[in-house]
Amino acid sequence: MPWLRRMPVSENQNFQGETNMTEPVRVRYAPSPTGLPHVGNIRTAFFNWLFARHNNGTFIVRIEDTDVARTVPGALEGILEGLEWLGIDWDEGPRAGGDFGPYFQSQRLDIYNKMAKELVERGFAYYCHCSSERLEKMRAEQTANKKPPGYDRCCRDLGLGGAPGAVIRYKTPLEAKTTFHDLIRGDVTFENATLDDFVLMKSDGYPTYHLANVIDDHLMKISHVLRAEEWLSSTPRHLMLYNAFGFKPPIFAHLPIILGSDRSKLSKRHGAVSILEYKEQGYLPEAMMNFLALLGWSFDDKTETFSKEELIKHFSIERISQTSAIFNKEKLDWMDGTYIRKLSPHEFAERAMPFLEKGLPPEVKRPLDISYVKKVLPLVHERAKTLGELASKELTWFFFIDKLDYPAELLIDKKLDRKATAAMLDVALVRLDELSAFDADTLESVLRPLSDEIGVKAGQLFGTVRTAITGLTATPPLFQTMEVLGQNTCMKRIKEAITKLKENAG
RNA sequence: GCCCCCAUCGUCUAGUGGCCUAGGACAGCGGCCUUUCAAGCCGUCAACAGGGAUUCGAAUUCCCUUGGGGGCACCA
Repeated sequence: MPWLRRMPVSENQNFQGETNMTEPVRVRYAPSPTGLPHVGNIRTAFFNWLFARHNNGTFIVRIEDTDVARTVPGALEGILEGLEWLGIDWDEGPRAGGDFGPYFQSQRLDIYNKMAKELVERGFAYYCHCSSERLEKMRAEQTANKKPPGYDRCCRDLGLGGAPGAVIRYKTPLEAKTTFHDLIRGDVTFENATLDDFVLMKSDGYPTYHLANVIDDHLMKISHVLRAEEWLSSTPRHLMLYNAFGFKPPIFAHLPIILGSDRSKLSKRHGAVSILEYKEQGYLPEAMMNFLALLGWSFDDKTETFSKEELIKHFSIERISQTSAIFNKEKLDWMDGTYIRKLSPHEFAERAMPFLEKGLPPEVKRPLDISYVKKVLPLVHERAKTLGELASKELTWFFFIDKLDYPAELLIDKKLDRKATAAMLDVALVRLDELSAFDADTLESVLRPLSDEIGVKAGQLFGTVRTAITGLTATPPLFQTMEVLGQNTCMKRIKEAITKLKENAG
C-alpha cells in the first residue's frame, strides 16, 4: 500500500499513460487570475473543452488563485468572459458549481495544509527555515559559477518543525529516474538528481501550484491533464507527488506553445494577446474558434473550415501537433472575412450594429437609423475582415457624416486637369438634377453615356464622381452607393467638389 | 550552465518506408472579371536544417551536429 510508505522512493518510477476508457473523461482548465485571458491560455482551455465534449466527458474550470500578490482584480471575470464569448461552457466551476468544489484553490487551504503536513510526517517532505535572502544569494552564486540554480537542501535532514516563515519542501529522491508517457510526446524521462527540493507550502500558508494541482486533480477525479508544454519539465515533480500520496496519476498531454512572429512566446509586444481584444476588435467568435483549433491541430490535408459541432466530432489528441506554432494574424483576418461573408444580411446587420454605434464619429446622431444602416451594410459586407473595421473611415464613415474632408487633387484624373474635371462635374450635376428616380440602374443609364458625350473614359468620369460623393478612391460600387446616399446628398457633395476645384484653382 | 521538448514552403500544416517529380491553406506575385476597392475564379513562386546509419527503397526509422523553443522561484 503506497499510502503507508514512510520513506521517499528511490527505485525508478514508470508512469505509463494507460488509456482506460472505462473511466469517465474529466478534464480541467486551471487558470490563475493574474491577468487578461491570453490566447495561448484560452487555446488550452479550448482543447480541453473539445476533448471533453468529444468524449462526452466533463469540462471543469478551477481557479488557481494561490498567488495572493499577483492576483489581479477583474482577471477572473475577464477569463470567464473570454470563454463565454467563444462559446466554451463548463460543467463545473465558478458560477456552475459541482460536486467537487470549492473550485477556488484559495478556499481549499485546509486540505493542502493537512496533506502537506502528512507528507512531512511520512518522510516525503520537510520544513525549511531558509530565508529568501539566503536563497537569493545562493542562486546568485550558482548562476555566477554556471551551476544549475536550485535549492541546496540545507534543511533537508535537519528535522525542523513548522515555524512562522517556514515552508515545506518535497524531499526529492537523489537517485533514479522518473519516466512518464505523454500522449503527444511519447515517453519522457528525467533524472531525479536534476530536480531540486521544490516548495510545497509557502510561508503565507498557500500551496504552490505543484502541490495544489496534484491534490485537486486527484480529488476532482481528473482523468487527463492537457496543458501547455511549459509544464512538461515540472511533470516529474507532480508524478513524484502522486506517488508519495499514493494517487493514480492522470494521463498527460503537453500542448504545443503559441509563439509570436519572432518565435518567442506570444506576449504583449506581439500585439493583441488577450482574447478580449479580439472580441473588441470585432472578430467573430466562431471564426476565432476555427482559427485557434487549427493552431496545433489539424484534421486532414485540406479542410480549413469547421463549425463548432464538426470540431467536437473530429477532435482527437492524436492529431495535435508536437511543434509550437506562430500566431498568424493574416490568416485569422482571412478566416474572419470568410465567416463574415457567410452571415445572412440580417444577421450581419444585427452583429454589426453595436460596432457601428461604437465606432462611428461622435457627431453622427445616435441611435443610428436602422433602416438606413440596413441599406449601407450590404455594400460593405464582403469588404470587411472584422466587424470592428466596419466603422472605419474607409468603409462607412462617408455614409453617415455630413462634411467630407479630402484634397481637391483627389478629384482629378491622372489624364485630366482641374478645369476639365470641374466641367465634367458641372454636366453631371445637371443630369442628376433632372432625375426623378435615383436608383442604381437609372444612375448608370445616365452616367455611362455621359462619359462618351464628354469624351472621357467611363472610369475617368466615375472616378471623379466617386471621389466627389465619398471623398475616397476605393469604395463600394458607385451607383449603389449613390442610391443609398440619395439625390440630395449626392448633389450637395458634387457641388462642394466643384467649389473645391474652383476655390483652389489659382 | 543544467534538464526537457521540437525541426516539411515566409506562416499554419498534410505526410506514420514505395501512392511524394512532397498535397492544402494564408500571405506574395501574375491573370481573368470589372466604374475603384473588395469578393470570386485561374495560374505561379516557395519546404523535407546538415551529416552519417538501416533498407532494394527514406520527409517518414536510428545516431550525431546545428538550430529553435520551454523549464530550472516561497509564479502559475
